[in-house]
Amino acid sequence: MVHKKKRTYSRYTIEAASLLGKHIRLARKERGFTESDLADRIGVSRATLQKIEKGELSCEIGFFFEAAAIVGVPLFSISYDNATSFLSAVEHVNDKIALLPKSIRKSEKQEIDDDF
Amino acid sequence: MVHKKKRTYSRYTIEAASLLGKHIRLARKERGFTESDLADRIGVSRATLQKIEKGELSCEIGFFFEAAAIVGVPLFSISYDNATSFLSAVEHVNDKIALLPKSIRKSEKQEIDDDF
DNA sequence: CCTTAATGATTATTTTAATGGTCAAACTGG
DNA sequence: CCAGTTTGACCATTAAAATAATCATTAAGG
Repeated sequence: MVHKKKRTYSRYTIEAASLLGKHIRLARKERGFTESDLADRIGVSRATLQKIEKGELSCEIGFFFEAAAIVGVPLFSISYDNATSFLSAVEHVNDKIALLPKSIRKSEKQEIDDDF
Repeated sequence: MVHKKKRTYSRYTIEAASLLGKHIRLARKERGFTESDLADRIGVSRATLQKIEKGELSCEIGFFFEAAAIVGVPLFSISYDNATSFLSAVEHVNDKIALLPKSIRKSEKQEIDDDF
């Protein structure tokens, strides 16, 4: 142990990842997959899957999302067989981005409402 | 260029991360943050923030979630100021996990419904 | 316009995550 | 109760991401 970890995360971030990890763990057990089963399906080591299920923030988001996809945990309320609905959502966001300036200049502070 | 990347991801995973990245980008612009502004707030380099907004799956999930938290993109339909509601969600999942066997044995195949 | 800031992209280096292996403990199903 | 599987945890090594720096291009906005 030469160095410790230093990065900090907000409570919101910590809890969100924890919840996602727990959902993956629950869904894995419901499907009757062992850790090794799911890790193989995702294409990661069992050690990495254990980190995912613990909600460790240092893991790649691709591993989390792939795990969710395989065991059937919906992301953003979109089910696996409905992946195309992501496309229209992305387009909608793109349209909104297109209305905004391409580069943001620092002059006046802005307070714009969100409607995510 | 010695090695190329090899890992593959499902379309669902790719689209989900893309959508999240776009939402972060939109929200950043709405708040009037430059890339450098937000990168500093998250505690990452600008290059990494650019990857996040592109939805690159190799980025740490903690960076994505922290970015979302800072610009106000809700995760799992839970708003930033309501982070405690993650706790009850986690507890609920824990309760369901507790009802399942602690280790999964491979004998009969199981087809269990989900109610995420 | 025209200056200057913001963005997009790339590269060498540093830092860190992922891996594979191992071992003990816990648990399941027979 | 017992054998054999699953899980939890750890470590040294390897692979990959993050960084800082740079530079060209774009576009605000005075």
